[in-house]
Amino acid sequence: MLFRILNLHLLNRFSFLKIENILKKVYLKDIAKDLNISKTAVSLVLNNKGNENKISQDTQKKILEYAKKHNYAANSLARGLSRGKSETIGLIIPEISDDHYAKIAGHIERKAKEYGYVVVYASSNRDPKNETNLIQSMINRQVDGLIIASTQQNSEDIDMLLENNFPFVLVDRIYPEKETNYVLVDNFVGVQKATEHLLNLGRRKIGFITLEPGLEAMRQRLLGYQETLKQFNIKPKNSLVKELSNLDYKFQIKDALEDLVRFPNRVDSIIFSTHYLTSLGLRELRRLNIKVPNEVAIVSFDERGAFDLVDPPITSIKQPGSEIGELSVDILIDEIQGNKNVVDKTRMLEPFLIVRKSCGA
Amino acid sequence: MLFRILNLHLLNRFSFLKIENILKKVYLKDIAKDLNISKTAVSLVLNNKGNENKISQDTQKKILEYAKKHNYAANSLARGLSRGKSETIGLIIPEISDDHYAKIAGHIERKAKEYGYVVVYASSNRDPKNETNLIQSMINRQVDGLIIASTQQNSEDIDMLLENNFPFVLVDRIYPEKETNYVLVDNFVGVQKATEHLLNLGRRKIGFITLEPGLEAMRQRLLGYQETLKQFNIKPKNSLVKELSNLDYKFQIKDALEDLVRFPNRVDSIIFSTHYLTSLGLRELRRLNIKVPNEVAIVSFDERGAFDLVDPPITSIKQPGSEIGELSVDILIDEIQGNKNVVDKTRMLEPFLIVRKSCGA
DNA sequence: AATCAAAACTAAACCGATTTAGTATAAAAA
DNA sequence: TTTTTATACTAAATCGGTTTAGTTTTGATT
Repeated sequence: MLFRILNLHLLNRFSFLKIENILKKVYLKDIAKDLNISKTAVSLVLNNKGNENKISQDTQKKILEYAKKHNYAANSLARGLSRGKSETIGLIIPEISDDHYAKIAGHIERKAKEYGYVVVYASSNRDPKNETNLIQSMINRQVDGLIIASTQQNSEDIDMLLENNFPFVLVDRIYPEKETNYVLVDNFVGVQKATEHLLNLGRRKIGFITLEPGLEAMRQRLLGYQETLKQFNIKPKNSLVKELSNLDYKFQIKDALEDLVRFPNRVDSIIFSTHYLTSLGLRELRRLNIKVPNEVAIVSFDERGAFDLVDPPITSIKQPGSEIGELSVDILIDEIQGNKNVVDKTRMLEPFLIVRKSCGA
Repeated sequence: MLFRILNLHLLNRFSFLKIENILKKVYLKDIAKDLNISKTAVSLVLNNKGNENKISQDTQKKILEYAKKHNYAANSLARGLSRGKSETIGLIIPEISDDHYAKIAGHIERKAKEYGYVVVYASSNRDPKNETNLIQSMINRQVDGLIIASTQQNSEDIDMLLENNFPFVLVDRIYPEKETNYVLVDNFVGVQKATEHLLNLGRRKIGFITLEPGLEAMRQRLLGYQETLKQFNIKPKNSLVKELSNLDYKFQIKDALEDLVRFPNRVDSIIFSTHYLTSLGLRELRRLNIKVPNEVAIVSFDERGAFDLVDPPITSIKQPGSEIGELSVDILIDEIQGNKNVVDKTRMLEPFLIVRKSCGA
């Protein structure tokens, strides 16, 4: 309010000097008054509805010129309030500081901007309660739609959104039993590629370090591992699979890894189900003085910044981050605007294997 | 609009069933009508101004209970419009997908939430024109304040913000000739620590690979390098400093590096001025088959995700990301609310050296 | 000259809150 | 008893736009 007053104050004092330098200076009403035209006309013209509402070319020109000259831009709170749309989308992810989500967030923002939308983000820190609160809070903030990398323990929130027809897209996630829009990578195929890669290189005793199957993604990754082994006539053994807790994986990984590399397991390779498990695991392998890839080959699900600089550079299953980000925005905007341009709103993308040295290939 | 109608529709049909499941259901006006109390009273009570406005305890209780029961939350567009505040802060950074900024963004979001603010972010991709547009667009979006990691080629935008008293904080940046709020690391001291570290390990011919001095940070880093050498009675040589272009550094680094490691320069160590220069440089060193740290020791300004996993793990100058993020929010909110609680709004934080193996220590 | 349709425009309601400037009632003071 | 004051409220304006449901003007047609 102070600011607004100050503005006018400045405007009055310096208007002869540098109009273009004053923030938020001219309102719709000012244009109308100055040009002696109704607010209605001005609003219509500035929203490109001049022609369909038979505003004369003359008047349109006057309005547009005035608006341009005075650098008019609508107050989006006012516009949002009256249109019932904020042109804002909410992004809820586990952590913005995680490489994977930061990448996706970048693509989401870029694409959203193309559509004229801005993005507000918030981190759930993998806590379902936070997620619930964030969804509520974002809706109260009048976002037009949500992109959510859900903790997947919020069935009720998803149901609530569905029941209310609130536009949203799950990104990197899927609730298998629900009919939602989603964009994610085919986790099964990703691990399949990794497993085949190892098998083709002659590795036969493949360990799998993953997180407890709270996320469908984790389930699919495990399944990909097990099914691929079967296809190669190898019986998957539970003792080679380590499912760590979402909360304690940092502490559990040590034991898990030791168990895998020691008798009786003695794996010749390990697939890590997330990039941070890979980082931790690699550190542990070094501590145990185990040579990668000679003694144990490793593959990581997901890239991480410097995986190509690590010793050895890490073979990993890469997700197409730009596609994931862009598609989720395309779908969401289509949903928000009720366009039905985007036909397929459930997209499972193919991940690809980046072969580096950590498998000895 | 459709959604709103649908809502009411659902509300009417199912209100006996699951009120709490219906999104946005109750408005201030509804509470007022149902309780037969004026909107004014309801608004005052819900904003904790009941007592100072002498609303009876009885009435207050009724209102609060009703609001809670029906899960009332104000429409923040409406509130924002009428209060002239959106409780939103804008974050403009070069790239959200950059490790460094992603970390800072994470801390900013967390801290902002504590204050009840949300964050909209946008990437400038280091283009001053984008930055200008983003600043304008965010202001039109009615953000209450801005946190900007400026390209530092937008003097005019900064002047405009200053002239208008618009609350903002520069993060990771400084315009030396202007009086703004800022939070950044002492870049001079950071490089000083790195240089001293190398000198103390007996390295004498230290190369410096950096970006052209568009950013004051880059100037300070170079200065830190040069001055520290002088303190050790070593004359800084221009031939050992490579200032790459912001746009073409990816291509220029090859030549720069080759020049440094070959006769006549033949450095025994290199300081990289950003984490991505480090990544590129390390790759190049490997290609040239130069042993790190034996032949050339390296230090990186800035951490990157897996720098501790790289071979060798990289000694680096780490910025206190959480402090940077949190302080910038503290300062901004103080500025927005006009509190004057935060005394020092220009903060230069001390970076610290993380010693790993890349210098042979 | 009267009629009518199209063209060009506008008043006023509305979005959902906040806030200013009051009013009505009851209790206390004169 | 009258006046004053405190208590407990409220009507209406406001924020800055959009949009509905018109009205007025113009020009062509009969």
